[in-house]
Amino acid sequence: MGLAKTEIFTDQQNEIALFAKVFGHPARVAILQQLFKIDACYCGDLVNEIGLAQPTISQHLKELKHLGLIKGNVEGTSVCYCIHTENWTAMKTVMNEFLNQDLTEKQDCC
Amino acid sequence: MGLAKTEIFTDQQNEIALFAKVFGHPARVAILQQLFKIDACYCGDLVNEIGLAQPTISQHLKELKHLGLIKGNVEGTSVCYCIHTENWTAMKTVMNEFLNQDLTEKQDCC
DNA sequence: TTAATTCATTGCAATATTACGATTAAAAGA
DNA sequence: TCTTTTAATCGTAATATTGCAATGAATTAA
Repeated sequence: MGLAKTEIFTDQQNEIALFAKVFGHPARVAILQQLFKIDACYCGDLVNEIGLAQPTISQHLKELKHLGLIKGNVEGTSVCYCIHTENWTAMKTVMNEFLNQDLTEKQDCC
Repeated sequence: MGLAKTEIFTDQQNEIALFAKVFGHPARVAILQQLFKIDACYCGDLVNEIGLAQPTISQHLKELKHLGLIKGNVEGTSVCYCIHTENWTAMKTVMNEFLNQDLTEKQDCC
């Protein structure tokens, strides 16, 4: 089907999955790392830095922007991207809660 | 293409993406949460709990196992699954390093 | 105005993912 | 042995993702 049955899961589970999904491609990981490293970054810089075609980078940027993790600011013919710090922090809270779950019992069935 | 160009990224970037990808589906999130909640869990229990068909759950379990995040132990005709705590901890280190990046400068281009 | 620059969008081909019915494999129970 | 139970695997349909060439839109430079 290729289509996740999101309606049978909780909002929290779907939210975790959506955030994780956007990190599930190395190009988007690389873009984010670059935005953290450089305080602001033009689209063209990312194309040069990462080595994928411009439309491909543009598409990845669109997905990151759609989730609110980055912001883009038009400056003439260029677009300057940066991390959306408030939303990044909110995302971290959600993901940390999931990643830092504790085992209720010191299980080891295996 | 549907195929990521992993060769142009660092091992670290690819590793982050692989972990994130497996969390990028709510069924796998739900499975992991259940395994944390219950100290051990049979495949059939997960099928009942989550509400996807048995082959679908089995497929998701396979992906989680392939990344080493869970272990499975055959007990008669059943299979008992649990979190692979050591590998989970190692994964957390990798993901936390990515999620907890700090901005080098108090950027705000936007 | 015209040309150049920068980036978004469109359209498409190749591949991956999701879901599940049908089947198989292995063990337990009758 | 035969049947039941449990879960993995196979096969396949529907959909999503990735990547890029071609194009378009907006701004700046000449």
